[in-house]
Order: sequence, then structure tokens, then C-alpha cells
Amino acid sequence: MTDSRNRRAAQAADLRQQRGTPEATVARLPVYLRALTVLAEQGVATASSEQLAAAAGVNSAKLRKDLSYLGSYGTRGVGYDVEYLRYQISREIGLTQDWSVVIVGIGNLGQALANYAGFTTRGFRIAALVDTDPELVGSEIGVHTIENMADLEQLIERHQVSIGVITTPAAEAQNVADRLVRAGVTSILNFAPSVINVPEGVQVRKVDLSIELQILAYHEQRKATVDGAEVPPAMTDPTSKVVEAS
Amino acid sequence: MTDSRNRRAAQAADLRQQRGTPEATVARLPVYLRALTVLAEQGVATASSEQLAAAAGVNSAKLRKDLSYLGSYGTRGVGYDVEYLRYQISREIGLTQDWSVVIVGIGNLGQALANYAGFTTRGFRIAALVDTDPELVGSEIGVHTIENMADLEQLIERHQVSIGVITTPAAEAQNVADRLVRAGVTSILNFAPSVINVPEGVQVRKVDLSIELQILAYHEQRKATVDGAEVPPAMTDPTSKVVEAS
DNA sequence: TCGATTTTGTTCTCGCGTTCACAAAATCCT
DNA sequence: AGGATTTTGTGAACGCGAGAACAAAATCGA
Repeated sequence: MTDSRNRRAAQAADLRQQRGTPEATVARLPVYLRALTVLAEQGVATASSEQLAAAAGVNSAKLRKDLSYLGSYGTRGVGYDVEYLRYQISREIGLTQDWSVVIVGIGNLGQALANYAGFTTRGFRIAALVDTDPELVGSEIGVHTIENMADLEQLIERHQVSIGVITTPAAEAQNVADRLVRAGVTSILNFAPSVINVPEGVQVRKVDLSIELQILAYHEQRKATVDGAEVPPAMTDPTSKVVEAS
Repeated sequence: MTDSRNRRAAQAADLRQQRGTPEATVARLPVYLRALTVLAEQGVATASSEQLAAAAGVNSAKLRKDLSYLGSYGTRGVGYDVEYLRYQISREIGLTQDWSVVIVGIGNLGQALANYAGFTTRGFRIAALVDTDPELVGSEIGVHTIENMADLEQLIERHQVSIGVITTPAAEAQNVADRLVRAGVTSILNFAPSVINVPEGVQVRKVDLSIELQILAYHEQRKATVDGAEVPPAMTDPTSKVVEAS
């Protein structure tokens, strides 16, 4: 009785006051933001949860619940004011201020990211491009000059960088991450195909092309084997006892 | 009674026989595979779930449960044979055969992906690079020649492409996806910053740089506001009605 | 002014995924 | 040979997120 009352109270507190927006919701806010931007460009002033959800590719109940974590920004019977909601989400995400980003490793991918338009759009600013290769250091990409990896710490301090993007080979990713963290970076976006360890309180997100492809391959194979019933061959005797690796 | 017996039986069936590997597990298999490859290169023949989990950056119980969906490939008291497990996971994912991939949109990102080494590694083969820009068509990237978008369908058929990678601007992504699907592609990896709709049975995975950055920004802001207690300003009168936000 | 209609915000239920904890198997040591 | 030790495989509990469903608010029309 007291129990159920407490639980209900805790749940209600969770929902709004206790500053706890679920991770799953946070991950969708940028999607809603983009959908709203598209609608705004089309001149739409007000949108229902149904319309918004369709534009964002999600269920409308889920969208409403997600938005309810930010506050009551809709109007019953009417919908959401596009501009207003857009601003509120921007504010919640933290795009009302600029974040300085450093890109470490200016290979193919690093260059592509440096040129990526979506990067420079409101909210993020490339503070520096960094590489170890003496051939690259000093050359220019767009408006940026590639800086020397030796100066990483200074650059981070000077430009107040809080977000680091790692586009180095896998072997160097951990080392780069360590240096970023030591220099004060507290969020890392890792494109290198390796797991990196960071201290508590540092956010890491990972983007891995080959993992994505492999997940797709898994489903492809499932389709193929269900249809054609082609079963992959077993490995030649799983080692006599357990080992004697090939 | 009969109910609970049925449920228990169903659960047991789920676990191994009913060919149902949970999505969350599937998404981690590539990570385990990479960890195993690293261990193999270091000459490690056998690894415990604890070691493997550390290398993959996950909890050991989770790893054991994940692997149990594939079968009993470990030895109690000993651990897992690295080469054997590596093969089993490869087989489960579907890397014992090659998958043909087409990349549509050869801008900065498309070029970077085309050159990406991890792409060509075992399991995936770039069948074609495609773009609409007449300036690009015919030029070469590595061993590949950029082909005309008009020939997309023919290329897909000729090379038996089952996986499409979209690296076009957002505005064209849906159109490209439609054409890919109509031509027989059943898996899509979408780098364009837009939601794409596909029919049932077609797998889509989305990689979005700016969404990742925004998620990081959210957490950065949370850290900043918790520490410094800096509260973002409210919007100037959010439309006459709706509110008058505090 | 009052009922009908629309659409949000929220409660409730269900299922999935994570984690704990332990029994079952395999090895090692005496 | 047999007990001690290691480590897997899995049953069970738990927490989070998804979705259905509905009550509360706001508008509209008569």
C-alpha cells in the first residue's frame, strides 16, 4: 500500500522532474529535430504527433511519450507548434550553444568528415584537424589547416574542445583516446574499429562500418537459408579435444 | 501448470533450437569476432569468457549468454578455443561467403568508404560505385571505375548485389532506396541524414554522424549544467497561446 | 453555453535484454 | 581415484522500453 504509493510517486517523479530522460529517448530527439526542420522549411506551422511520428519514422505513442519527458509542449486537440518544439528540443540537446570538435586522423574518412556539411551546421565547430603524418601536417582542407599531433593537448586547451572524433587506424585509437581524455575531452566519437576504454564520466559512441555490414549480412544469410535451405558446412573436426590450433 | 510447462519449454526452445538469436546479440557478434581476431594474431589459442569479454568491452555473463545462442562451443573449466569460436561466429554471421555491395553516391564519404580497407576484408566485395555526376562517372577509385546511376539496376543484377550503401544527399536517399529495392537489394546501409521507407523484409541500418554528435552534446550539456548550474535561456514568447514558458 | 471532436499526456501491461547466481562439466593435484 | 578448482551454460529476477488504451484538455459548432 505505502509501497504502491511510493512506487507511483517515484514513477511520476521520473517522468519529468527528476531530470532523467531515458537514453532511448535522447537518441531519438535528434531525429525529431530533423523532422521538425524539414516541416519548418515546408512552411508547416503546427504538426500533430501523428504527422511528426510519420516524418521521423516512429510510432506516434512513442513520440508523445518522448516529448513528454521534455515538458508539456503540445496543445491538446491541436498538436505541436513546429518552431517552438524545435527550439525546445534544440535546447534540451544542447544545440543552443556551440561545441568545439577535434578530428584526429585525417585519412580518407577524416577528410570526408572534415568536409561534411552537416558537421559545420549549427551546434558544432571544427576546432582542429590533427594527424601524425608530416606529409599531411600543414596542408589544408577547406578552411582548416592540418595540425601536428604533437600539439594535440595545446589545441584542445586553446579551443576549449570537449568532443573528440577518432578516425585513426585501430592500433592507435586507444592511445589517442587516452591523450584526448587527459587533455580534458569528455566525449568521444570513435570511428576506429576497436574498443576503447575510458574513465567513468567520459562518453563514448562508436560508429563502425564493418559491424553494420556484418549485421546486415547476418540477416541476408537468414533469408537465404530459410528460402534455399542451404546449410553452411561444419568446420573440419572441432580440434581433437579442444585445441592444437590450426 | 500446463501453462508454466509450456512456457518453460518455449523458453528452452528459444534459446537454441528455434533459430532465434536476439537482435542485441547479433549486433555484438561482430565485436566478439574482432576481439577473437586480435587474440588469434597474438597467438592466443584459448580464452575464457572473462578475457574475451574484457577484449570486447562487455560483461562476461552477457558474452556467455550470447555465445550460448550459437551452441555450446566452450569447454567448462577451460574456456573457448579461439580459432574454432572465430569460425563459428563467422559462420553464424554469414562471412563464410562473400556479399556484393554497391555504393551509391561517390562524394567525400562514398570515396572514403570505397577506399576503406575494412570493406574489402573477407566477407564483402564492392561490386560497383555509382553516381549521377557526369564529371565523376568514368573516373577511377582504387581498382573501381565509377559507373552511371542510370545503369544501377543492370549492375545490381549482373553482380548479384544484395547490399546497398547510400551515401547521397538526403534529398535523394528515398529515391535511391526505392530503386535499390526494386532491383532486388534486400539490405541497405544508409549514411544519408534522412529516414527512408522500405517494404517489409528489407533490412535498413542507419549511420548518422550528426545524430551521434548531438547525443554526445546532450550529455556534455548535462555535465555542464550539473556542475556550473548554467541554465539555458527560455525562448522569447513561444507563440501567443500554448505557454509563456518560465 | 454546452455537447461533439480532436489530440495530447499518462497509466498500464507486456516483452526483451541484462545481470546474478549456481549447478554441471571438465581439469588438476595429491 | 577422488576431492578441489576452474569455468561454462542457464534458470530466475529485475529493470527498461514499446505500445495500447484512455482520461484530460483544448477547440469548434450549434
